Amino acid sequence: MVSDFSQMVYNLCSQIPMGYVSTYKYIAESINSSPRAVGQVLKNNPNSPVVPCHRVIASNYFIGGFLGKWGKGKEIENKKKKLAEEKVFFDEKGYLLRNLRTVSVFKDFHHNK
DNA sequence: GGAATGACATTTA
DNA sequence: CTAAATGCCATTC
Repeated sequence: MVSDFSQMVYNLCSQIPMGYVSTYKYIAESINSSPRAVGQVLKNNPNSPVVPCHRVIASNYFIGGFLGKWGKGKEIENKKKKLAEEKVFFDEKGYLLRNLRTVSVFKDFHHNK
């Protein structure tokens, strides 16, 4: 059973279009909560593989740490690779390359691009 | 019900 | 930008 909170998080994640990325902060504010809870929910219940949780990054344009450490995990490399396949590239340090116009943040996309 | 934990954010140095 | 400290909310033990 998934809590309503988790359900909202999954819903928002599903709303992220391909080639775009969202941030925990945006999701947290969308449900009027804190990014901690968002990450916690996503971590605890990988309920649905249909949710592109890999498109969710930190508000600091950092890919974030899916294993607990910031960009130190090995699984995150897989996520980055997945994002790279969607034209979302990161630098060696794990920061999002927003120099290219090929990628935008879903947050900005929702506002007005 | 209470303590501990964690895919983060923000501020200060 | 990097590093450290503090706050945050929900889930889990």
